[in-house]
Amino acid sequence: MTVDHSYFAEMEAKIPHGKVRTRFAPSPTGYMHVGNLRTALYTWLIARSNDGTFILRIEDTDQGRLVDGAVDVIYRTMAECGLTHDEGPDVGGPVAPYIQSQRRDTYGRYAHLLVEKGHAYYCFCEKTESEEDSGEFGRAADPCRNLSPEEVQAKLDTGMPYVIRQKIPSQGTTTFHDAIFGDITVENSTLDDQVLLKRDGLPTYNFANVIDDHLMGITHVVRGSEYLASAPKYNLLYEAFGWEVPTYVHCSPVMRDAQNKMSKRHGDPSYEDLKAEGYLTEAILNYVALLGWSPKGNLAEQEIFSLPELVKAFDMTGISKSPAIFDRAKLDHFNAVYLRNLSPEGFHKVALPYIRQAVKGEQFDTASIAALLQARCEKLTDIPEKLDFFDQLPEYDIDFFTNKKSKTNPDVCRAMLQAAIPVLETLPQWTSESIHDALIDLAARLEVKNATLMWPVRIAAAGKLVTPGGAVEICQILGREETLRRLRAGLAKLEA
RNA sequence: GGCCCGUUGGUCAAGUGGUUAAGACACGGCCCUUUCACGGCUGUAACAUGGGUUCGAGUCCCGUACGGGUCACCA
Repeated sequence: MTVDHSYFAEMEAKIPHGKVRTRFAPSPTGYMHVGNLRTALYTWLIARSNDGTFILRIEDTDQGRLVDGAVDVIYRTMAECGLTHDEGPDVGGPVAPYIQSQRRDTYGRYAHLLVEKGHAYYCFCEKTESEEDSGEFGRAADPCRNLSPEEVQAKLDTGMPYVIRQKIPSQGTTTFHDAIFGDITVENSTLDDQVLLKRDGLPTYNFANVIDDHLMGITHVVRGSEYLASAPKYNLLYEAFGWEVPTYVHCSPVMRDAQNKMSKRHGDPSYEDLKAEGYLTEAILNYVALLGWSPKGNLAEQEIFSLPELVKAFDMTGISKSPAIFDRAKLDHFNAVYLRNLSPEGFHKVALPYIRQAVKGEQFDTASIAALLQARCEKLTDIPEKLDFFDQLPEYDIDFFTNKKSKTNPDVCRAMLQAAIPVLETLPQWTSESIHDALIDLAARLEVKNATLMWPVRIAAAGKLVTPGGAVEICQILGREETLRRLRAGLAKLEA
């Protein structure tokens, strides 16, 4: 197998230098889980906060795991979140292609280059777990490591299938530096001669990563801490090629509980699932950003960050070493904050589909309903249940009329409704102000607390103990006719 | 099991040898009030553990426990 050196010079010449370049490199599984999203965010943030370049690369070297439409999920999620990339399969760039399955030739050439350099070797062994019980690692046991060039050539000539393995030094230690975890030193004897090029000619994840990260000029490699253990082998690979090692940024996992990572298998939500559950993109991003990262200095107490604010505040040294548990209650809180920060029109717009799930009646003003809802829901999916009394008055218990704080009971409520109905019947206008003023005035004349009057009106109008908004708002939205119908029905119930 | 990593309230976390050990969520109480919520105030609650080093340790060192990762021709 001959090696064409002009190819490498050509590839090297294309590598951009001088700017921060990061990459998000998902493998297309059709599912963007929360941990993935966080890695993408941090990676993007490192690029943007350093005026750098953000690259999207698709790692599809496992032909057995391809999923239709999976790449689209990635594009869609990234775009929705505003994590735009400067180079990628869809937009091109100076070091294209950005899909690993289209770079097969490159990996093969570099693997053979490494063989030529003496840092890798052909292995003709069967695909087995032979190392398993030897107690030793493949390297020591692997007879192919010490094959003479003639023996190798002879086997190659017969067309025997092979893999290419990295030749790890048997002595000494390797120290690897990580921006989050610091220096990690391991004995080379604990490292095995990992496969670089598979029997099918495609590279392993580890090898493809090193080649691509180098060839694409990546300066900061951000990835999950599950790769920490294999990281020292990367250093050896970079050294073998004589390349500069990029900055590694390993992130601890996002957990579903103290023991388990978030996973599709456990039914943990993806970004798209969370959207469907009524969370706002901005809230999800903000929450996820803070799951495993915290701002420094005078920003240490700030929790609400827009994406541009994150770009300003982000500093990878604030990334935490320990795993973080995904907490729904806190996400709910962030979502509630973002919902409240929306303009009334903005909230009305996002809430409308959910309002319409419960309120079919065209006579009700959805903007008014939205105004009541805005401070009262954490997720959009909370909405329909809160509005189920508009279209139809629910059956309710007479006990609802009893409330200690408002000093009400069925007898009191009967009197209140008897007094309120004629007042509302004769109101010249049906506005929040007029209803409010009339009822407050009535309460004063009756010499009762406002609450004593408002309580039965609200209960009779809604038939629910808890409503979005008070008696006045509900009556206003219901309209005079419907309000009076319900109040009379409540009175009848109390008189029965 | 070997190797690697981690460990501050229930959760997210600040903290880089000297603090009454922040803040947020959740939870409890109070206030506001037309219910619930919002808002305001307030309370309960933490440095895994044992040894060092030091005048002084959540912060540094060693051990232990617990948890995680990894040990694929998967990524």
